[in-house]
Amino acid sequence: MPSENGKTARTAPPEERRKQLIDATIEVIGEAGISGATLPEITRRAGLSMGLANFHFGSKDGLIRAVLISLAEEHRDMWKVQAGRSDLSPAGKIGAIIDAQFHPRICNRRKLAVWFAFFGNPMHRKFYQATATGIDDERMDVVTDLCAVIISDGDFSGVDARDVAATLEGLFDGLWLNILMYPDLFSADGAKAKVVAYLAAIFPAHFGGHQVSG
Amino acid sequence: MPSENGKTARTAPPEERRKQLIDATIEVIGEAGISGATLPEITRRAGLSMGLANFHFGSKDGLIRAVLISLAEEHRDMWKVQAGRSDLSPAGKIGAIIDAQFHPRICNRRKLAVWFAFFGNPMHRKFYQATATGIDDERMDVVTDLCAVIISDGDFSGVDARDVAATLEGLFDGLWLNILMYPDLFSADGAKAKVVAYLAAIFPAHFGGHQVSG
Amino acid sequence: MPSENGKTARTAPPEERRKQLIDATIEVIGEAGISGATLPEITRRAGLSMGLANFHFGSKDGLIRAVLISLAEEHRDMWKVQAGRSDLSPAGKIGAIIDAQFHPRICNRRKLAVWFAFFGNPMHRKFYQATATGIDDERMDVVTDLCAVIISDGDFSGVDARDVAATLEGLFDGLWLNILMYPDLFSADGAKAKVVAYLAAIFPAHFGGHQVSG
Amino acid sequence: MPSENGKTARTAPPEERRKQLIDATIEVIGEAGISGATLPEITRRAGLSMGLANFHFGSKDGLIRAVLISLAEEHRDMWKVQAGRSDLSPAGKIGAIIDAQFHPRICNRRKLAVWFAFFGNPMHRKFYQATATGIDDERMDVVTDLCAVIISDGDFSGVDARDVAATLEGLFDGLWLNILMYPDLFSADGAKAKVVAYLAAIFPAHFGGHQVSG
DNA sequence: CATGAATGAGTCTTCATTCAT
DNA sequence: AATGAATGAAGACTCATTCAT
Repeated sequence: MPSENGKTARTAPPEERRKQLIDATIEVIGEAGISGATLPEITRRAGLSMGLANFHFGSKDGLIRAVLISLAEEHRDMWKVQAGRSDLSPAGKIGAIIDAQFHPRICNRRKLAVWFAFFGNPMHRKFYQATATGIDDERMDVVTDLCAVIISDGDFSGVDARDVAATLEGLFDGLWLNILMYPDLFSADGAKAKVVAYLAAIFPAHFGGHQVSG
Repeated sequence: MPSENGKTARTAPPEERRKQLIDATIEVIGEAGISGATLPEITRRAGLSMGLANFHFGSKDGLIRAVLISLAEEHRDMWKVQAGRSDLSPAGKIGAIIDAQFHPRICNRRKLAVWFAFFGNPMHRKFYQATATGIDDERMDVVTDLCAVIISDGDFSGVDARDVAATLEGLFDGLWLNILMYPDLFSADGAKAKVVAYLAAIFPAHFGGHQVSG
Repeated sequence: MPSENGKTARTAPPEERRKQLIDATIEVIGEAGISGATLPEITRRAGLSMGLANFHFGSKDGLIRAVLISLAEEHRDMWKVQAGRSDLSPAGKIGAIIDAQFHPRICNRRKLAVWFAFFGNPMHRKFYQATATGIDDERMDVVTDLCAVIISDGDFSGVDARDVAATLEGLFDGLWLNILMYPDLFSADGAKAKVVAYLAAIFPAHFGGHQVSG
Repeated sequence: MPSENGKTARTAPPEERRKQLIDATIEVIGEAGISGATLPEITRRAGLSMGLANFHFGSKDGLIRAVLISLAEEHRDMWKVQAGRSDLSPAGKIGAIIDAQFHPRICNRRKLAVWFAFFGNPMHRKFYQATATGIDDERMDVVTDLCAVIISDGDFSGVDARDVAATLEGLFDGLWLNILMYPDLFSADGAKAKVVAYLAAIFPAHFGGHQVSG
């Protein structure tokens, strides 16, 4: 039975509370950074008591980790769906992965701020490496394979699939950062266009001239 | 009079003390992040008293700002020298700017960590924008102009100079991040090669096939 | 109905639960002291929920009091049985009381630790005085009377029964403490021997030379 | 220059502040036990800020340890002076050590409460063992040697010096505890008398009949 | 009888900053 | 220019207790 007063129920299943706290944490990190993401502020935002965060996550660190895991999984789910679409050509799949990378659910200021909060702190960077490296590696492998198919199909003797995939990873991250830092100069759509332009220069027959994705 | 015990002199010119403290701060931010860069730790590392940091920089914030300014100026000096070399062609200048971007004095783990510490925190991000945006803008303008010259020289009717410059900015940042995050997969030299490869795909006549800079 | 999973039954008679919780508390106090005897730890050890402790004892304080009462009664039962044995001489009864004092069920590290946990805290000391003083007084009275009989029987004109009883109380406690603090130097058997040696010096005819108890 | 208003100076040599805090801690432990000895309460009592305790002792634990060390050294100094007096016979020295043990500066309710606070907590007990065991051992050795001299002088073939010393240690601690627990029944003077009575029973020629010390 | 979610008070600790010397 | 004692605010965490189920 839902609570009748519109407030959150006084008692709720753990998963609901966890999500509530994770969302509040993302909000706060986005606005105030990891150092500004204090338990008092997070729980105030979530409308819950401070003790509850420790009850559900063991410690503040546990909560922060849960945030990273939640974000990483959301991100992975996003591009993995695209990479698995059997209706797409290799170039189409790469295009779909690019779309996922800059999809509003992933690439918005609040979440970008959280990603770079993790990147910007050595301790969290280590945790990111321990947690999400596999996901990044996997995506790079997938893109590498797709590029290899394109290369073997056409005549791109001088191009190394791994180098292209690595350059794409760099572009993804760098454009994310510039969207975060200079929202007036960089937009998600502009970023997509730039990545596609890069690919069009490398693989003109596959990405040149026509719009790849929607 | 020099101190008789081998420690730093009890009295020293302000500039020397400032540099000492800025260097210690860079070290600490690199190892522990901005949140770990506490005055006790910084001054311990510098071998100076805590009061002195406030004396010379007014506040901790002042010290952090001084670090950013110091880094930004070092970076700007680096690429501006290259951009000003009259002995280089436009493509050569761009190549030299790339070299500057990944020069060991700029692109080492400690300093990259500091850059991304600034990027990762909303408050410091704002300060970065207020302080260093001009520098980034200027570099992007310089690169845009150089690209425009290349474009007007050759026949690259479909290429927009500003887009190329923006893509380069993205690549710079993204490759920096990947060097920081995945040092085993990304190196400064590899990054340079990838940027040049991108330019070679866009401007084959100017960057293709031969080494641009040294 | 017995629980089907091997865990404790979901419903059990209060006395059983109380004993479970008291035992767990003794264990924890023995290992971590009263300050380390937190409800989370006690109930974890007992395999029960935290709410249950409050349900059965009203509050944590109630549980702690129950522990003291349980221990005090166990102790009193022990020596009272000995003091009541009609088959023993006065000296034999005193010997039996000494045996009870250092009996393994009473004088083991875990329980000694609990006793001194109570002695070491003013609040619990007060509660001890309110609860168990009567028991200590009674034992001292019993021993005083026994000594008085011995004195009146023999020729110990200079000896005060009450002083001997008080000295014995001191020896009991002090030897307990030393057994707890220096288990390598002090043992229960050694302690008994020392107490008997003291009595042998005071009442040579009654405790000298032969083993008093078994 | 001393402060003119009777309050403590706003800045003082570390030793003075340390003593201030140690004294306040002893007071508070005496009244509220170790668990009640919170930093807020201790510093309130000392009239100093909470941060200062950590500044001077590193942590609360550091302060507690300093308290134990301070007490142990005071105690040791006390009896060592007596044990070293060349004007006393062996029995006189033992008597003087007994006097030291129950001297008002050592054996008062406040300090006894602190000792038993340490004895009553496993963690602090361990620290006591690591810190003060040597002192206790040394005193027991000294007393053992003194007893051995007495034994070899007279005719006490059945008496073991070490046993007597151990019994004395037990008596010391047990009488301390009873003075703390039952101040109406046990006094320092009464305790001294009981110890001497014990020795008089063991070594009648040396402790019997006359007052040993003052 | 029993659980576990939830709270709020309280503790230790760290830190930026100030100030007297 | 430089130190180090001192403060007060703020944060993470723990815990006894309550309450709905």
